[in-house]
Amino acid sequence: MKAATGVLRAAVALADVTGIDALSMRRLAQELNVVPMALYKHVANKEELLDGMADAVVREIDPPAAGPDWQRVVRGRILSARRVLLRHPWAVRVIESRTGPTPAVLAYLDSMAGTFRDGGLSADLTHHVMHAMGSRLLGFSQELFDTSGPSGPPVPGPATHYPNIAELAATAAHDGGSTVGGGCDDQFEFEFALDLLLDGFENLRRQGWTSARKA
Amino acid sequence: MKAATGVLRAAVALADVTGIDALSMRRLAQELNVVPMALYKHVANKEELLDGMADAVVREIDPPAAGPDWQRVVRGRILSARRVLLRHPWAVRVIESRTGPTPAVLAYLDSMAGTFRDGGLSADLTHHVMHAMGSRLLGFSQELFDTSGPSGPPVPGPATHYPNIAELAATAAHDGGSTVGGGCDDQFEFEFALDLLLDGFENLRRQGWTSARKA
DNA sequence: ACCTGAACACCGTTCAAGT
DNA sequence: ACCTGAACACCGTTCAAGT
Repeated sequence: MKAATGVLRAAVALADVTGIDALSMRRLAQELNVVPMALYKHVANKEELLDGMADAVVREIDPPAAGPDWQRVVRGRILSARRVLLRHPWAVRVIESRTGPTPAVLAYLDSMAGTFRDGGLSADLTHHVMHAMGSRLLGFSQELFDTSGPSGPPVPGPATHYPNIAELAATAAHDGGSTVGGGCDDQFEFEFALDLLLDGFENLRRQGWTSARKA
Repeated sequence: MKAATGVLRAAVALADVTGIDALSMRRLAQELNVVPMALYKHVANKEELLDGMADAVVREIDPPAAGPDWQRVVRGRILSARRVLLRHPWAVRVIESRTGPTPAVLAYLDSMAGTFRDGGLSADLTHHVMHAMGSRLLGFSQELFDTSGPSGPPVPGPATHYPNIAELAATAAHDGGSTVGGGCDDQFEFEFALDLLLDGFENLRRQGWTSARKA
C-alpha cells in the first residue's frame, strides 16, 4: 500500500511545526479531523508513514546541474540536500531509522553514482567514494552534536577540565565569520569537510587508484 | 543525581541482548527483580539512564597509544572506538539522541584534540578537523544504511531501475576481500574514508593551512 | 521517612460491534 | 462491506496511600 499524498503532506507539515516526537498517529488523525483508525486506510502502519515522509523530503532535493565539472555538480546537489534538511530537521532521524533505502533515496543515490561515473571515476572508485561520503550525500552534517546556536560550543566554565577543547573554542570565538553568538559556523564546517573529501576523490581519480582487492 | 553503576551495568547488558527498543524502565526493573519505581532512587529519569549508558560505552574505548605519529595514534583509537560500537550496536542511536556531550564524550574529544595539537596541527586546523571528522571520531560509520550482511547491497532484481547502483554492486560482488555473502566490506570502507581524511588533514598541516577568517 | 502500588496520560494497533 | 469506538498491551512518570 502506498501512503496517500494528502496524509503525507499533513504529516510532513505537522513534523515541521511540532517536531517528530509529537507526531503520533492519533495526533495526525486529529489534525486531519478524522478518527485515528481512518489513517490505516491510507498507510499500513506508522513505519510506512515514516517511509513516505522520508521519500517526500528526499524528492525536494534539486536535480543535478548540467556541466562538465563533476566536483561542482556533486557539491551543488549536496548543498541543496543540506538546505532541504535544514527545512525539515526531523528528517535526519527519520531517514536514519529506515531499515533500508526507500525508492527516492535509491533514485538519488543512483543519480549521484552516475555523476561520479560521468566525471571519470571508475566503478570501483565510485563505490568506495559513495561509502566514504555516506549520509553526507544527503546533506547530513555527521557532527556529534549541534555546536551552533546562541550558546556556542558546550564547554563548561573557564576553569574547565578540558583544556584542549577550551583552546579550540577560544580560537573559534576569535573568528569573525558569519557567526554572531560565538557558536561554530555550521555551513563553513560542512563545506570544509565536503571539499576535503571531494579533493581527495579527485586525487585518487587522477592517480588511477584501484582497491586492488580482486580475487 | 548520578546513575548507580549496578543499574547502569544491567541496562547496558540488557540493551546488548534485547536491543535498545526493548529497554524500558519497567523491563529493566524486572531484570533487577525490583519494582519499577525503585529505579528512580538511582536515576532521575530515563534520559539520565541513557546518558549514563552512553558514557559507560565511551569509557570502553582504548586510551591513546604513545608515539610520535599523530595519524597512527588517531587511527588506532578510532578503530578501537569502532570495535566498541560493534559490541554495543545500540550505542550509536543513544549517543546521537543525547542533546549535548556527556562527560566521557567531552573527555574523549579533549584527548583527541590534544593528539592533533601534539602532532603539530594548529588550534585553528584542529578545530575544523574535529568538525570534519564529527561522529567518525567515536567510530560511527556514517553510512546511510547497512550494506554488509548476507543480503548484500539492497538493490532490486537484475531489471533494476537503478543502473549505476547495479553496476557498483556488481563491482563489489566481483571483489574477493574478506566478504563472503556478497555484502560490502564495512571495515575496508571505514578505513578507506578514515585514511582519506587523515591524509587530507596532514596535507593541510604541511601547507600551513589556516581558515583565514579572522576579523 | 521511606517505599510502592495504583493511576494518569499517553502510544500503536487489534478487533468486535454497529451500520 | 465498510467504518469506528472500545479495548489491549504497552510506555514514562506522578502521587497518594500504606508501612
